[in-house]
Amino acid sequence: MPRKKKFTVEDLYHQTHLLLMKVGYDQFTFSLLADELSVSRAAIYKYYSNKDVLISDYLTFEMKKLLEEFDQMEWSSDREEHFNQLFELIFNYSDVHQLSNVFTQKMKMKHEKIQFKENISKELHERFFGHIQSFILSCQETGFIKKELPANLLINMIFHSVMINTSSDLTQKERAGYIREILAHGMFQK
Amino acid sequence: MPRKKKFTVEDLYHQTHLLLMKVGYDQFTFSLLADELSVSRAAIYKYYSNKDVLISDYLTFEMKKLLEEFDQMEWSSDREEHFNQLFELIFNYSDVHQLSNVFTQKMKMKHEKIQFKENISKELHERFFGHIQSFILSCQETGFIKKELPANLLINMIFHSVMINTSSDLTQKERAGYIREILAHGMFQK
DNA sequence: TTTTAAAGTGACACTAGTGTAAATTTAGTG
DNA sequence: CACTAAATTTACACTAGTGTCACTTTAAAA
Repeated sequence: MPRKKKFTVEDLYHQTHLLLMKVGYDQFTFSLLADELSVSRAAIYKYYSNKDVLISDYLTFEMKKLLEEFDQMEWSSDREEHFNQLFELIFNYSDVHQLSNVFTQKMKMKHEKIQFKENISKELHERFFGHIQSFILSCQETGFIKKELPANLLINMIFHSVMINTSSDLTQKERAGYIREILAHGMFQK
Repeated sequence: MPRKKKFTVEDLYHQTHLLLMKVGYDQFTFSLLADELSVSRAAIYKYYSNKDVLISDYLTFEMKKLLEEFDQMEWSSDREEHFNQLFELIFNYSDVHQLSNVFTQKMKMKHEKIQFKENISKELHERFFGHIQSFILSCQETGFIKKELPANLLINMIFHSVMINTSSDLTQKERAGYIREILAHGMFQK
């Protein structure tokens, strides 16, 4: 009986990602999204009542993927290699972290005016955060990472660093390698 | 003859700063700004034809202050102390760097549609960038900073790091100290 | 006190996004 | 082939920001 759908949830999520990265949260509109999907704006409203619900769903979807990868990871017994694995995982999802950060901040601001429903992607983000925190704390206990540095700050440094987008001619991998080196051992010669 | 002004350029710049930090570029409007200044929206249009011109002027003003401080700085002969001074200077203007970054990016995007006049604050930002670059390169020549790290990347790491705003209970100074320590010597125990 | 010109305001037309409801299209069913 | 119901579109009313212009206010000069 029903008519064929013109776009899938995957299409929607994919274009949501591209559009968010391109224009940012504030300029993200259903009009632009509809254009990308070659569909009318109202069609999207049939699935999502507004952009916040859509973005929240999209980010939840991505964070779940990330957490699955995280849980299934076979961690190296070597501490530095373990750190590298962790860093690479974060790096591969840097877009999602960035989007999630911005979105959470925007929701906080709206909260003051509108009582908005809890943000699930934020919770997932924090769960991931917790995983990493315990790793860092254990590293500090065994003296592998400097004890005086606050774990929260370390995590924030890592998350921020992976968002750096230099316009230079480095490949993603090269850049990741250099950043990891700085975070781990610093920019000064020993 | 003339009537007393209800607000000064300083008021305008100050509220521009506060509002930009509070709501961000996209949600920055003359209506909100006018409210803060207890003045009508149209009054601001007498001085600035749109928000881009205002923000550009404000950032130019800030960057000029920064460059002056930079030029008048008495640099320590100790390399690490020199680095610390540089870091502190950047840190003290972290808001401005952040705002300048966002603004430049937004202008780039608009450029595609509207042919926009050159962005002076961007030029100043890049001049400051150049100053730092030469310091880093000289440090690399003398082997004080690791030679293999691209200078551009180092600068970007520093600029990004100063923007980190952890919600923890650290003071600005403490946070700056820890971040500097990580960038300089890394988070791992030697 | 009158005049003047800068400073500030109110109102208008325009643009763009939001959310909704009625109308239309379409793939499969009987 | 007509019917059905989901999928989609069109049209509308509403909200909010933008830039402009005629008009009003006001501090000081004459």
